[in-house]
Parts: sequence; C-alpha cells; structure tokens
Amino acid sequence: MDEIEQGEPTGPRARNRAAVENRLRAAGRRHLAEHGAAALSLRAVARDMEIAPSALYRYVRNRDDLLTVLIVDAYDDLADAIDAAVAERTTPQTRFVAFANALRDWALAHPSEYALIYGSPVPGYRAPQERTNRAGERPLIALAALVSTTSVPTVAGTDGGIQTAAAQALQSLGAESATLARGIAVWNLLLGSVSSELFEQLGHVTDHQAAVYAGVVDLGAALLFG
Amino acid sequence: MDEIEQGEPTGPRARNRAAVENRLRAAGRRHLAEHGAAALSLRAVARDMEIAPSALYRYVRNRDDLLTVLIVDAYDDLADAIDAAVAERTTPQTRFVAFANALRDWALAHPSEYALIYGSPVPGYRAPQERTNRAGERPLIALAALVSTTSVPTVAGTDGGIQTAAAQALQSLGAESATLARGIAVWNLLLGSVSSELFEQLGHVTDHQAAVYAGVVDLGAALLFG
DNA sequence: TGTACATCAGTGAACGCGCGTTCACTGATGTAC
DNA sequence: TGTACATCAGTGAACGCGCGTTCACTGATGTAC
Repeated sequence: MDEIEQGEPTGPRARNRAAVENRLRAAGRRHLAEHGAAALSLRAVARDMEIAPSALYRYVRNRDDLLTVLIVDAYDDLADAIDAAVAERTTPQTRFVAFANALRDWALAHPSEYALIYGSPVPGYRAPQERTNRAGERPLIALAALVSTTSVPTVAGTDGGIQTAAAQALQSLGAESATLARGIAVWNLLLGSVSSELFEQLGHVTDHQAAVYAGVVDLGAALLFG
Repeated sequence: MDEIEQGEPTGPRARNRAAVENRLRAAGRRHLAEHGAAALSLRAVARDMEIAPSALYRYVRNRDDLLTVLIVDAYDDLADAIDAAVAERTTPQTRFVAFANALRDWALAHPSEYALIYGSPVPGYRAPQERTNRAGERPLIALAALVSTTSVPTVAGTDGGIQTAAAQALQSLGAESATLARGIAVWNLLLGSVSSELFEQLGHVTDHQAAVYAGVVDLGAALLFG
C-alpha cells in the first residue's frame, strides 16, 4: 500500500485501487479479530475478499507487510481517538482523564488491534521501525504533551537514533528524570490495567472493571499532578 | 501428562515415562521460546526429541493439551520463585519488594513463559480453567497474603464458582473494596511495567529499566502501606 | 522359576489440509501521437 | 478523434512445505499363575 510507490492520479483506475486497499485493510482487521495476528493469512484474507490470493501481491509485498500496515493503522486510529478526546478538555487533569478513558474505550472497542500493538509480540515478525515508529509514538507524545504545561514541539521524523522522538519530546519538555520515571510509571499502569482487563489476567477478582479503572485513573492523576 | 491417569508404580517403565515427560516439557519450553505459543507444534517438538510425532500421543491428548501443561508449569514456576523470595523477608514492605523483584527477575529469565501466561491470549486456544486456575491464582494469592497482616487461609480448590479462589482469599482478608481496588491497581502496575519492558512497548524512552522499575516498586509500596 | 498373556511405548506410513509465493497469461484502462 | 502501444489488475495453476491426527504394527516390559 503506502510502500508501493505510485503517483497520485485520479480516474477510474486510481479510484478502484483505493477502494481495494480499503477492502484489504478491512478484511485484514476482520481476520485479525477472528484468528489473531500470528495466524494472519494472505490466502484467508483473499478468500474474504473473493479475490485470487496472487492478486494481493499487487497491494502488499508479503504477509509481514500486511501486518505492518495493520499495525500502523491501529496506532494511528488509537492516537486519533486520543487526540480528539484530549482536545475537548482544557485543564491538565481533565485532559489526562480524557486520555486514559480514550485509551480504555478504544481498547475495548478494538481488542484485537490493541493486542496487536500492546500485546505480546508476534513471534517471527519484526516490525520495521522506520515505518512503525512515527505512529507508535503518537500516543506517548500525547501523554507527554499533557504532562507538560508548555506545548510539545513536533519532532521531525528522523527516527532511528539511539533515542526515539518520544524520548526527545519528553526531554524537550524539561522533564527531569524523576518526572520522566513518573510518566513512564503512569503509562505502564494504564497499559497494565487495560491489558489485564482485556486479557482477563485476573480471573474474576472483580466484576467492577470500570470502577477499578476509574480508581487507577485517579491514581495516575495524583501521581502526575498531585 | 497429569491428565492421563496412571497408578504410580516404579520400575524401569515408570522411570522412563517420567524421563520422557520431562524431556517433553523441556522441548516444549524450548520451542515456545523460539517460535511462540501460537506456533507450538507437536511435530516440531517431536523432531526436537528425535521421536516419531505419533509417539507424543502417549503423553498428551493433542496440541492444546501440551499448551495447557506448559501454562500450568509456568505459573507454578513463577509462584515458586515468588514464594521463595518472599519467605526470606519478614516485614510487609520488604516482602512486597521481594515479590515485585521476583516477578520481574523471573519474567526476564523466562520471557516466553511470561508471555504465555501474561501476554495476549493465544488465539484459538481456550485454557481449561479447571486445570489452569489453581496455579494461575498462586501469584495473586501471594500478593494478597502480603498485603494483609494476617496470614491467608489456603482455599480448597473447588473452583468454577462465580468468584475464584483468589477473590475469596482477598475478601477473606477483610479487604474492603478500596483496599481490593488498590491491590489490583498495584498488580496491574507491576504487570504493565514488566510487560512494557519485556515487549519493548516504549521504544527506547529510557535505558534505565531497572531504575524505572525500582521507582515503580516504591510507588506500589506507598500505595499499599503508606 | 518359567511360561502365557496383557499392557505399554514407540514406529512409520498415510490422510487431508492450508499456507506463502511464483509465474505465464488475459483483458481492461491509460497515454502519446 | 482514432490508432498503436504501454501499463496495470486480476486469474488460475503450480511448487514445495509443515501441520495435526489416525492407524495397524512391532517389540519390550510387566503380571498372574
């Protein structure tokens, strides 16, 4: 998709190509939800689309390439949801609450995509960082932005240095290491809470997941601001 | 293995059987580490053991059965490590620190087994709770025990009610719901921190993972005891 | 202690399956003149 | 506007592979008398 370069003409051909790309992404997500990332299969996706398996190679280099596309889509979709939620609030505290709730809401609505990006890594698949980093850092940068009172400078996507853009963003906020550590802890707390709810790691210790999460959010807010 | 019932005679045959079972578990773990749970394959394990694939069916009902055995082993191994570490300390705070460090140390030493029990679920595999619950609750019960000053009663393994033994243990401690919620939050914080370190969910935001975790542990202690 | 039978561990061939990927191809769409 | 050629999307057959599981079997170990 993105990676097979094309000019951007319009006309029937281009329109059709875009439509097929969308059907491919949708079918990929569907397959992800039903069988998991490790079992994502080009043949099965092609079957879903009622197309010959070989036709997919016009859109995607190979199986792993499709996974990469879906990963980037998932990060972007989550980050869009977060950005939208945060933008509605003004104070740091309410922005943080919106951030945390957007994270959980998105995860519950898109469990397989959440598992894809924040679950255990897909064995045998190594994400190509130059394609994955930009989107993958967006949620973290959003968190960094609301921890700080000043606004976060957009970091040009050079990537691939020792430190990622997210780390630069955090440090350009003038976060001392203690603040940085607290920010990381809060992020881990939120991800851990969402994961354990979604993956049912607690058995049925509680039936009040939403209430527990609300407590977790309070806790996070206290750590960051209080 | 456990599930194919046997008397417990000794003699060459029994000894050999036990030895093969151990080789099977070891080969299973090895395969898990190299290719992940979703790709766990009886044929590959048999090849590892230099044995005919069909021979494995003397020890295991099918592929999922082997997964279940490995899951139970992993929980028990982790819980043993935790119990041993906690037993060396006496005050609640130091016991909690020992607990948290044992969790991280075990995860770093056994990443694939950690992913198996606390990562995203294996698609298409549904753990049979009657075989999995007892071991799966051990780490939680250990945490519950050290949150409380009184010792935790051993709960008979009836399982399968609405509430699990872990929840009963927590509540028999007289934990009010606020304490319960805080205990859950701490557990989520620890799991989230270990997972994000192990699965590299942060990119390279920090190079001081051990220090960050130490901060997380302090935080957890403050939440529980402070 | 020896013998006859039952149990068990392991073999090897076979089944049907789905997978990723390549390849030569056809027909439709776009482009240059 | 019409024609000749280039590009592109999609087809269908084929490749070699590894998988889970079943089955009839052989030979070794255990057991009863």
